[in-house]
Amino acid sequence: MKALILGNRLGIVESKATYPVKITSLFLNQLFDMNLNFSSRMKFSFRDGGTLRLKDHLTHADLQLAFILFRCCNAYGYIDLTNRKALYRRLENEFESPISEGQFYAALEKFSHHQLILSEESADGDIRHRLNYFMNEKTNKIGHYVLFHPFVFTKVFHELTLAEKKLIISAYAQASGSSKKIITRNLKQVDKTFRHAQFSGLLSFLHKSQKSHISDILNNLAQLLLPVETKTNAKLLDSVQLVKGKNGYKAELKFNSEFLIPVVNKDQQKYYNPLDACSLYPKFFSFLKREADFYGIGELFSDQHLSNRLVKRLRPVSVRLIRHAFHDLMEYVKEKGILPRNPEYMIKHSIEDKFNTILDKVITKVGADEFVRYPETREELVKERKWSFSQAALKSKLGIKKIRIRMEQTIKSLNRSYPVLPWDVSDYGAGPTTYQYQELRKFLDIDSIKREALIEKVDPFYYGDLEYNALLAIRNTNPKVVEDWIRGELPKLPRLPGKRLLPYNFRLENLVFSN
DNA sequence: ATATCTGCAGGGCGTGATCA
DNA sequence: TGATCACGCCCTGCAGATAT
Repeated sequence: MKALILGNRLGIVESKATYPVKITSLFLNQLFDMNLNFSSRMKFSFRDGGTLRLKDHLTHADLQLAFILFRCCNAYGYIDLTNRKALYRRLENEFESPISEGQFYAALEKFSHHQLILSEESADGDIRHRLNYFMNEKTNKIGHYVLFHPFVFTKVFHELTLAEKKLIISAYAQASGSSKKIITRNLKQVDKTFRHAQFSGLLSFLHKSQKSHISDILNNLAQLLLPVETKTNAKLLDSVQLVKGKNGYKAELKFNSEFLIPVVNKDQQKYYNPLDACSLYPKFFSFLKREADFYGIGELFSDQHLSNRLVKRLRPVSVRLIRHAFHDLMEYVKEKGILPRNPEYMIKHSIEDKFNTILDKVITKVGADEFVRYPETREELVKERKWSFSQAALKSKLGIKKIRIRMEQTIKSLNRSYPVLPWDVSDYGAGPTTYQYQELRKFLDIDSIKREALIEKVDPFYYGDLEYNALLAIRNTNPKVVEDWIRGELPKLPRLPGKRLLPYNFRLENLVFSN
């Protein structure tokens, strides 16, 4: 592992090492190929009338951007661009001489134009960004890659000319970590078949018109000293020369093996360092810290890993609920003198509890109880329906206000499409053709009992239970006692004003939280 | 109101042309 | 072929616009 402390912000402020960075060869190929159409001099701008920039021109900014993109993507090449500034802050951390912010945005835009960065919509509707030419589609692993020594982040490297940088990067990638290779590049490509810009001859690749220009570059590179280890410089190249071959002049470069990193390496994670939630949402993160401090639980955010999880989890949660959870934590700390072992778990629960309490009130207020619990009437099952509804509400990530508005609208339209119809005698108990009815009628005045239930608007579901129990009882009990029992139970049963002809598979959450 | 993003001026580099 | 030059775009730093 070649990780060294550089004069970048990572090194100076945090005393942290800068690691090598992985880049796929294919990506580099395409990056350099953006020059292929250079002569067209096509321009782009951020907005109509804005500053024009060359679309097919590779710049210093592009190179820094490429390195930082590969640093901040995950193992599948996905990169979070919800806050591009966060990516720029990382660039400022890793490079000794970072490019300016304006150039950074311009380079990003250019990468999108060239489809080096792809944006795709995921199943949940979020836009995600992915580095193109990253995965090997067949193996579903990262494609052939090169580990770039951290010298690419140094000031010395940054101050080289563009042509010098391009040559180093291209040749270094070709060496691919193997120290024995001597890289040779013709000045002119005699073979006319299509070549990627990198291999189209050095004169064309480096935008030079004369052999002497190339030899100037090579002479400079021959002297080039870069840090191999922390505070130790060495020559980047063992040898550089311009020699005459049978196809004209060619450049030969051999890298100092101390700068090369073999591709077999175990510390994979060190090369990727994706942007974390705290840096993507710095504003929200500082809000959380402020609130936590206010409640005397600022310690909650002393751990980087937990901070990231909390930022992610709490982002869609309303301020009111966050404060409630922090308040609960404060009470806990007051009592036990210490934060719970798993504060995230406690926060989650206290938010869900509070959310459900508020949601229950809203349900009652907008008159949605009967729809939430539909089609269940028994207490345990109604509980399940309520739980399922509140899960859907949580998952929707809507604020309580929005939920309330949506519910009011939905209830309104439900009342129009499914008006309350009065109960009919036939809704109560078993019908006249059934065995149950025939049996009961032999012993009791069942018709008069049904009429009584109808007048009282008893919930027929519960009446049904009553009638069934009467049928069982009548076989070994005095009918008179059974009849008195029924009449006595009737007033205790729940009432329902009427029936709605809702389909049996009706679920309120599907209406309120769809799309 | 603050953070993020884009425009602008002028110096200097990158590109490719001219001249010997 | 090599030395030098000219044009225009990149680059920085800051101002101003736009988004949250």
